[in-house]
Amino acid sequence: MRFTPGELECMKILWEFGEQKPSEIQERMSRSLKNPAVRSYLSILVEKGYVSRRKVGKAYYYKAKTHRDRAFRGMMRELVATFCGGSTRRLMAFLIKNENLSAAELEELARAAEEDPEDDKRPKRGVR
Amino acid sequence: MRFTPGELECMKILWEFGEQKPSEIQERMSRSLKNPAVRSYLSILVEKGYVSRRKVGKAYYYKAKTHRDRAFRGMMRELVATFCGGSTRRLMAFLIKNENLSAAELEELARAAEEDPEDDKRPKRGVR
DNA sequence: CGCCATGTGTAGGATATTCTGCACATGGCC
DNA sequence: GGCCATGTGCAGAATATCCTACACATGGCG
Repeated sequence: MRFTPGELECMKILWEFGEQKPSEIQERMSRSLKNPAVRSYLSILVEKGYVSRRKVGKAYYYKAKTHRDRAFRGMMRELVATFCGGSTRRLMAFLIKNENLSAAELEELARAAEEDPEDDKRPKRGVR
Repeated sequence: MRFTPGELECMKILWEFGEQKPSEIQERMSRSLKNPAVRSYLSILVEKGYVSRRKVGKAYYYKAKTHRDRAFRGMMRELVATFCGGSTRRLMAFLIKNENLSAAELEELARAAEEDPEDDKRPKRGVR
């Protein structure tokens, strides 16, 4: 699970806005790019298996096949392996220190996690 | 703060083992590479400003200029921006849920963070 | 001094990544 | 049917990344 900067930007847009055609993605790009540039990224993503596409009318519509949180976990794991000896708990300890979180705040975060108020469309634990 | 895979591996080795010459780094690489390949990475890292070098005897010794934790924070920030809307707290909530941590475990982590038992050589908060 | 192990410098090739230009195709509308 | 806005397909250029081969330089040691 490895993305180049251009690929990652496409994935971000696909994750955020769902199925789209190249011209729509192009408009949402932070940089100003020609249409074929965007299609080049998308083709590679399809080739790598992270994105699927289907023909609707004249155009191809692209959709993220890899789930956002799955990609996130993969990239986190890589980072944690590099910097925290592979231990997510060490990462947590680092973040707690770095954010200077109090026990009360942690408790609140834990509650927030429990209630799952995020806008992630991730299925509940265990469900698939 | 962006590293290619080859560059990142050099940085990891420099962070872990300190100042070294290319042949030493070469030996510690996971892949088997020729000496000039390693030097190529190092030259780029020097050019990018992440690594310094000095001549000792006949050889150049390379040293990470960018602190490990600084790089870590930078890469975390990028990841958090992509996946958690820039909120580290949302990241924390995600991790708590993902790791399925209890309040007691969180408290323990907070204590661990307080005691600073990590082998990170990061200066204390505020010190610079 | 003269050998030689160890490093450096330089050249360059293979592939990946990023991005543009342009010709052609097609679906929708009149 | 015929126009045309919108998309696709293809060619390919520029740069970055990754990696090798080989010649030359030099410090240390006998």
